[in-house]
Amino acid sequence: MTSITRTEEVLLLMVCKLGDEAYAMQIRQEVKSLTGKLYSIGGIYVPLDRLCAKGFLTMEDVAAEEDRMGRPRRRFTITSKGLQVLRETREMEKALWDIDPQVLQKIGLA
Amino acid sequence: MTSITRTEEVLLLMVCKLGDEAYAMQIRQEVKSLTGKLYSIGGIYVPLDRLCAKGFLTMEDVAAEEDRMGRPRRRFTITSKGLQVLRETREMEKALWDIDPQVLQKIGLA
DNA sequence: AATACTTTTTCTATAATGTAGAACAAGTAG
DNA sequence: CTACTTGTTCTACATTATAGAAAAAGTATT
Repeated sequence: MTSITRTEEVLLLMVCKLGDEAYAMQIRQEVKSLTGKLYSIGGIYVPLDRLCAKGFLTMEDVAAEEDRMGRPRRRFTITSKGLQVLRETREMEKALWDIDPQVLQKIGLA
Repeated sequence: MTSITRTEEVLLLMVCKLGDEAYAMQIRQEVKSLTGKLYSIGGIYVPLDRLCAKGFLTMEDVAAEEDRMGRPRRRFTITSKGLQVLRETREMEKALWDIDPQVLQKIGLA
């Protein structure tokens, strides 16, 4: 099983959630609102690029059709390989937390 | 909110699960069986040491009472700070995956 | 068309984390 | 005292995380 970091998990999931609105800046915003984590403006591209290099995402240029200012954006799409690794990661996570209730209580999650 | 990596999450959780059997080699074994990930013999200490440095774990020497061979072991215990960050991490994870069923289906987790 | 403005992307440098394996330490057994 | 067993410490290197400066590609304004 290929394994990914939490950062990668979060980003792949955000791309899934955003569907065809999965532009870098949107992703950055979504990560912020769901996890509290705020990437620097350019910083979000580093992990996104790596996910592309690994074949978990693809990028495509989207010419600005609307009267939107600024340079054209890139849209990200998850690949089937990306979907698979995300699913596996989630299943692993579930297994990890499928534990004795006493332990959950100890942590304060009972 | 302080945030931890998945590696850290897994290790903290294993220490919780193992209770007073949370020796490095036991932890290594447990990680292997729950996630499939196998640390090298010495490799497990690096993240454990870092968790200690961050105040999420403590270490204590345990003299070999039994007729066990080899050198004395170290037992790890999670601190209240460690419990807190683990709880927060878990809650964040839950929130992250509390998503539209359609997205879950897309991923193949419906 | 030239300049300013807006937005996003690219690039780069650095810090932090992950990982393997060799060397070392501290016991028990003979 | 020597061999054996088990666990720990140390170290080097690869990968990932993160911030921010610089550049690019558009629109608006004159």
